[in-house]
Amino acid sequence: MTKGSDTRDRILREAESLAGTVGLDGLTIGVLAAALDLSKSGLFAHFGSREGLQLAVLQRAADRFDTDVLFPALRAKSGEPRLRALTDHWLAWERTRGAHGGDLLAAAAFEMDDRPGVVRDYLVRIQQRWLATLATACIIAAELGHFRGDLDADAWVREAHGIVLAHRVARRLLGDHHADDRARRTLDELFARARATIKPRKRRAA
Amino acid sequence: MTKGSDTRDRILREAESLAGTVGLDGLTIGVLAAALDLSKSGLFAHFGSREGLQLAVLQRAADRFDTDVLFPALRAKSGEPRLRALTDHWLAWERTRGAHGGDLLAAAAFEMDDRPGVVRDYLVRIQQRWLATLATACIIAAELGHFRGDLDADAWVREAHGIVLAHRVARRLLGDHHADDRARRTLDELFARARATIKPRKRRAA
DNA sequence: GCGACAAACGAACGTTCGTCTTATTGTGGG
DNA sequence: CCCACAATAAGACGAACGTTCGTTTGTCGC
Repeated sequence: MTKGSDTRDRILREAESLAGTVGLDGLTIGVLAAALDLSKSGLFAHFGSREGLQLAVLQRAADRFDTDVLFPALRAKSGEPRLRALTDHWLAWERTRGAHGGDLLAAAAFEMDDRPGVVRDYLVRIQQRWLATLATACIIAAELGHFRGDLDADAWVREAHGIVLAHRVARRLLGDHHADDRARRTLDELFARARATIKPRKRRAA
Repeated sequence: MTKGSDTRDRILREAESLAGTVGLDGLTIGVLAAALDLSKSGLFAHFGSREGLQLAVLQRAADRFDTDVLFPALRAKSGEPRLRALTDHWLAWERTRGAHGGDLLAAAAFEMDDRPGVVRDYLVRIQQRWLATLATACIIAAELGHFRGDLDADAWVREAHGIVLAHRVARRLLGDHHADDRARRTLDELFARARATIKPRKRRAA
């Protein structure tokens, strides 16, 4: 039992890294097997189909996301500190895999959004679960008085989501070396805005 | 001359639509030729290579972006109105191609960000050009007094970029039917925040 | 050491990929 | 009308694709 699932893990580790650069759909059994010094057929047997492989890769990435982003943040104190930990780890998530790799999940979200199938379905589920987790943490922060009471948690999460996505493009595509700091500062402001208990008086101009 | 560039246009139109669903890298000459009732070789001759085809598709998408997003917005009055027109048309850009299609450029940005080559290079250029255009419009809005003087234009553009990206995921992957309205409202707030000349007094709590 | 079973292999399958060469069609200028 | 040339087609190429097959290797309980 241990030998089989051991190589299966080696396969998935390499597959995730590889899919980070060529995309989940660009991931190919032949190339993957060559990178691991395995035979195509031996590798194939572990997953039964290409789709099975893609699904397993996605599953592994989601697991790693939980252990690297979600669980560590749960150790922070409830409310704003935890939400801050969640977003910080989220932001750091792509950076960790640095050169190769990168956030496979976000890339897949853009890659698969028009291709029905089990892979897409799974992707939708984990994406929704994550956004819901953030929203819950946001609501708790409001209940604890860290955030103002009338805050729209979903809207807040959408903004945070956007910051992370824009950060990825700035960093990975445009090569902005300050992308990390800038995204963190934007998050700072997002938090500050949610914190303010007094609404900024709106001055009517014309 | 007219016959050749005519089918070339037909090819690119179909190619752009097709790449919108299968990705720029999933775009294949055989499938494209079959969809157009053309021979692979006949189609191939127009571009000389697959990379040439990808580049041409990207170029067409960029052109269409200019005519559908940039140029119409330039008819709006300088300053905030024009910036608002730019972001509104930007947001509508994905929606137009609706069912199929979709924003090929944003998808390619996530797809290609780790794959060097002329395609990626071109993508970087048009992406940077667009963000610079927005930043310039933002600065002008500040100079005209529509926005407050100390506004960080680049930071503003990054936030707008994030809103559009998050909108795409919400709409295309998660199937949020209210994504359009919500993104527009978030943009409203982004504009309002840039407009405010009086800084919201920060009240220290503890 | 032997039998059972999981794990990996090598070879081939039919298909599709991008590309190239050669031929056939269509079309506009003299 | 015809000729030059652009536009498209037909077909084949080697390689890679996902998948299946039968076989070999390794590992463990008895």
